Amino acid sequence: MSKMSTQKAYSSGHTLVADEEEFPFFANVLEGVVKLSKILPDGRQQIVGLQFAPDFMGRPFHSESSLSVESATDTLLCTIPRRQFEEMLSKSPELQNRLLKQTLIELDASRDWLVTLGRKNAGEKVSSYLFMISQNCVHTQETEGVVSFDLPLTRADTADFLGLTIETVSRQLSKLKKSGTIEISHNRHIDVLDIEELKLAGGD
Amino acid sequence: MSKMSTQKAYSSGHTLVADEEEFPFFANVLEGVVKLSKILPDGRQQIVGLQFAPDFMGRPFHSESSLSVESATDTLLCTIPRRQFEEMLSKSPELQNRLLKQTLIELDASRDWLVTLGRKNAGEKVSSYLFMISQNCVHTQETEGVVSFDLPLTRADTADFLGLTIETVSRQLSKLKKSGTIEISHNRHIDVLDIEELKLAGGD
DNA sequence: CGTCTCATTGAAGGGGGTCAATAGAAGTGG
DNA sequence: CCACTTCTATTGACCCCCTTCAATGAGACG
Repeated sequence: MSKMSTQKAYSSGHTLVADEEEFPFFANVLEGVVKLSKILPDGRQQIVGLQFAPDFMGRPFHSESSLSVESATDTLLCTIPRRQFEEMLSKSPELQNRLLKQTLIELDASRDWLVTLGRKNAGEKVSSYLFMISQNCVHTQETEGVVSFDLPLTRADTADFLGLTIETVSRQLSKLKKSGTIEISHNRHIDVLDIEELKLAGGD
Repeated sequence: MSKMSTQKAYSSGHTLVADEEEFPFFANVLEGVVKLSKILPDGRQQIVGLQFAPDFMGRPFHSESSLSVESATDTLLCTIPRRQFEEMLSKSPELQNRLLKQTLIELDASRDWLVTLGRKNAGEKVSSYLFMISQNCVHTQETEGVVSFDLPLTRADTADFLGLTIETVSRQLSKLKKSGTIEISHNRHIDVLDIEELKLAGGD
């Protein structure tokens, strides 16, 4: 597999796959975070998935629904052309099994997020988001009970992920700051003073 | 496959798999609609998937996230015990391929629904729901441009599917009735007078 | 006919959206 | 180094959509 693959680096905000287009390649996310999003005709946007290192990324077979793929942060990918991957897939039941497992995990994650979007209020959404990032982000560190990490998304992307507006996201973050659950520095860096509190505030 | 499988009939509202439990079986939905739902500790509920005939249903391998499975209507299933299915799966790459494809379709559907829950208003949610049912329900009929079908869900389940309250669902249905887009009889039966209008009202 | 379940409709309130102003951080160029 | 711009985030004021609470309606069934 490694023979045919090539590493590629992208800066944040780069469009990897445009809407309506078929995935031209498959990839492992080696570094960074990639966002999958959907857009309505009038411009409303919803992020429907985040791929963290070392997630696998791609969409074999024909898909009815369209998706655009963008690097949320600076990103390093290990890519393999679509055709070659599908050829390997047809020859290796073991690879197919791994792909099935990954897809099932993404389906679970997507369904978990449906609950967040459908049934949680703004405060719970933001708390759930912070907690999820703390669990998935590679660079998360814990010292003396304080969990620290960088948010991979801008406020605008966070809003599009949570089905909120940037203003509401900002207000909820300020509320968490005032209540002493978190501290924020440089807009993106989060120190969670009480991770259990945060998990609880997420609602589940 | 048909040798080991057995048909089972359930009336609506029957719990097939309880929360936290692993799927004890795999099944084809032969008739009816099955709902997959998640529930928050305080009782808030979100339906995260609907399985129509002839969908395949099951969750191989260990899953972190929990799900409860219930028949939304009277249902006929063709079931096969978990262990036997997984044995077959390991021996048949072709079956695994079919399962992968089905899982990818469900992932697409789930992501499409994320947009509906995150970014659409009540009117668009209800219209999207009606349109989706009209496309998936086996018994949908069209005569002289009028598309007719029965809703598989109660108002309460519809609300849990759309992330709304029953009152809002009811009000939006009444609005569609008044605007002449649909007609409702016996609470569950829908005649869509203008399917294009309904699709448009769904937002995408 | 009474009861139970399910759905509709109305009135009032609140959570989050919208609009707008301000603040901060990061460049850019003189 | 400092004005100037630009991009991003915060904060406030107002408003509206949806929720909440409550009453009524409509079938189904004993």
